[in-house]
Amino acid sequence: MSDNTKAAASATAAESDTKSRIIGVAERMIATKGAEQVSIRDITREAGVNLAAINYHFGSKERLFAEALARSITAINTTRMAMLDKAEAKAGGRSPSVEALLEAFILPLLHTDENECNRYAHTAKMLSRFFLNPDEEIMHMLRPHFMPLKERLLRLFSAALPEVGKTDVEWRLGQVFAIMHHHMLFADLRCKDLGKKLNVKKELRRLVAFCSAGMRATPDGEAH
Amino acid sequence: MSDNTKAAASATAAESDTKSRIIGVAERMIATKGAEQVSIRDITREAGVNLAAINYHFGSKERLFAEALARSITAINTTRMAMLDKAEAKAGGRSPSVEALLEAFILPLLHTDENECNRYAHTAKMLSRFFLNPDEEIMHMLRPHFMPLKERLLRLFSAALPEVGKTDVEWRLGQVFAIMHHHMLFADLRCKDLGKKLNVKKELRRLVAFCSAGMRATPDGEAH
DNA sequence: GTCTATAACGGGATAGAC
DNA sequence: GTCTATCCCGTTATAGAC
Repeated sequence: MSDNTKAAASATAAESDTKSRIIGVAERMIATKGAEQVSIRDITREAGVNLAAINYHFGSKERLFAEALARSITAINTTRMAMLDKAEAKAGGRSPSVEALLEAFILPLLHTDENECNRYAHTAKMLSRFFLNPDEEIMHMLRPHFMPLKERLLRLFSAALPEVGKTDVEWRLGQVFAIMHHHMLFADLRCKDLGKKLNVKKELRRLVAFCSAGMRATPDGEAH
Repeated sequence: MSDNTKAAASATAAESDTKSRIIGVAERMIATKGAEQVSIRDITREAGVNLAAINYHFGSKERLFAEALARSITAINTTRMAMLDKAEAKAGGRSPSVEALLEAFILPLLHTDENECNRYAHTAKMLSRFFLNPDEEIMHMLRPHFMPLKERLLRLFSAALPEVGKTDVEWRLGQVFAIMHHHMLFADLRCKDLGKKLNVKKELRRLVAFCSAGMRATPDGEAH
C-alpha cells in the first residue's frame, strides 16, 4: 500500500495534491453510490490517503461533501446561464417569456445519463442532506454558487411579470425551486422502480405548465 | 432475514408496556430535539428499557421512527379530512372550489406552537429522512396512512377541474405536496433565524394562490 | 505546512443466555 | 420477552513524523 501511494504521488507531482485527489475521489464515489453510501473511510481508502487527511483538509465530512456539491451546482448553473443568454438573444431587446425562463431553470436538471436516469439525482440528495441538517458555515460557503443565477432570474422574471411585485416573484421562484428539488429527489426512484427511462420532454412540459401558471397567479388565486 | 410476522402478532395482544412506552418516549424526544438528534441509546435510557428492545420490537431504528411518523401523519390527515367534510357541506351538493380543497390540504400543516414555530416541522424532517434513503418496507407501511386522503383529494379535485385529466390532476397534486414538504422543511429556519413568528394567514394566501393557478393550468402553460 | 498512525468515542445491530 | 455483551462501523481528536 505504501509503494502505491508513493508512485501515484511522484507520477503526478504537478497536481498530486492530496486535497484535490480527495475531492476527485469523493465526487466520483458520490456520483456512483450516492452520498448516503459513501463514508470517509471509503474515500480515504480509495484515494490512498490517511483517514485523518479529510479532517485536516476540509474540517469535516460535511464540508468535503459541500465542496463536491458546489461543483455540481456550478455545472448546472453554467448551463442555465447559457440558456438564459440564448433566451435573451432570441427575445431581442424584449423580455424573454416566463416559459423560456422556466425552461432555462428546469431543463438542465433533467439531463440523463445512460446508467443514471438523472445525472444530478445525487446532487439533489446532497442538497437535501444540508436542508435536513442546516449548517450555517456550509450555507454561507454555498451561497456564491447560486446567487448570480438567482439575481438574474429575479430580474428577468420581474421584467416578464410586471404586474407581480418583486417580493412575490422571489417567493414564487422559491416554489419552483421546491418543486424541482422534490422532482430530482425522486427521479431515480421513478426510473429504477418503473424500469423505464424518464420522459424528459413530457416532464418539462408539465413542469413548465404548472410553474408558469403559478408564477402568473393573481394574488387572490384566480388564474382564469 | 429474520421473519417479521411476529411483530404483527404482538400488536393484536395486549400491547406490551415496553413497546408502547418506547413509542411514546421516541415521539416526545423527536418532537423536542428532532429526529436527527435522537439515538436509540437516548430513547432506551429515557424509557428505562434495554438497548436491544428497540430492535426486538421494531426491527430497526428507522422502523420505530416510521411508527412515530405514521402517528403524525394520521393526526394531520384527520384534520384535513374534517376540513374537507366542512368544505363539502358548505358546497351543498356541488363540488368545493379548488381553493377550498387546497386550504384543507395546506392549512393543517401551518399550525404553530408557542415554542415551536411549526408544530409539524419535525414531521417534515422525518419524511425527508425517508425520502433521502427510501426503504420499501417503510413506504409500504406508511401508505395506508395517507392513501384515503389522497384518494379523496383526487376525486374532489377531479370534480372541481373537469377540464383537467385525472392523470394530470394526480401529477399536479404531487407538486402541491412537493411545495408543502419544502415549506415545512424550512419553517423552523425561517422562524428561528428571523426571530419572528410565521404569518400563517399570509403564507396560506400565497400558497393557495400559487397552487390553485398551477392546478388549473392549461396543458400549454398559458393560464391567462 | 502536510500528512500519518493510532486511539477514543458513539452509533446501530445482533447472538445467545436467561 | 428481556438483557448482557459484544461486534462492526464511521467520525473525531491528537501526537508526532516528514
